[in-house]
Amino acid sequence: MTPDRLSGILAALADPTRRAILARLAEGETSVTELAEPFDMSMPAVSKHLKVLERAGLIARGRAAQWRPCRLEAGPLREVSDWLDHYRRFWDESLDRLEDYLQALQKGDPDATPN
Amino acid sequence: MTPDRLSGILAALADPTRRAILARLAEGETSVTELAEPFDMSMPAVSKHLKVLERAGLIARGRAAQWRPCRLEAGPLREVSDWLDHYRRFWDESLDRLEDYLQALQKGDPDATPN
DNA sequence: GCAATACTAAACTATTTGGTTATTTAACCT
DNA sequence: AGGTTAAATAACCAAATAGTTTAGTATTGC
Repeated sequence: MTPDRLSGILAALADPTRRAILARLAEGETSVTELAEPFDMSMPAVSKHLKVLERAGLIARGRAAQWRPCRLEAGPLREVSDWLDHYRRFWDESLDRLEDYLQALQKGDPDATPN
Repeated sequence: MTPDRLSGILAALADPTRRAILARLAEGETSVTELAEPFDMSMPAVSKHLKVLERAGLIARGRAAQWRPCRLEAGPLREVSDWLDHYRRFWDESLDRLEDYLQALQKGDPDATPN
């Protein structure tokens, strides 16, 4: 895996099965068997996906008898969100226009209007 | 690559070189050679990274003489942000408590307090 | 036309990923 | 103790990824 943390998180999220697992865990803690149920793949395959999510810090696993309940850990998602923040201005049209306006003002453009 | 769009976007972002390229493009359009300059890898390697970013819709490429200037396309980043929104409540502690409070209210708990 | 510049494409390699089946480990229940 | 259930591990495989070097394609400018 890539050495840096953010890459590990994003790589973990770049798989529809793993995102579906997170979506399920958003509804609450559950067992590996129940997590595996919706998917057309073997338990070990799901187990591997869980390991990827765990290494990325996106889930934590407990112990209850023979079950190993998984729960969502959203901290890493916040890191992704923080990274995205650097780009938010590029897709927020109105903010874009505000920026243009502010730049125009700074340049002393008398015709600048906040549209 | 994975068939779904979001997976492609996240996979493209799950590489430090590619994120560095996006960071550079946030400062403005530039050529492949200039994009490749900071990295300790061959031009073809960078060219491949650009292809990954292009397929994910994260960059667009133009043509100016023998240069193929790249520019950032932030649309896909918004899709990531929209996906993240489903989990925002899990890392925003105060919002968590607000939710608990609202749920308690809905259940008619008279002792519910917004803490 | 031709050399130089800026890339892209092809072919190859090593590593990682995502899956499989078969085997173990661990805890529970008679 | 022995059987059942829950899950992880091992060993294996095919396909994808990230890099390399070499070769090809446009476009400029003399």
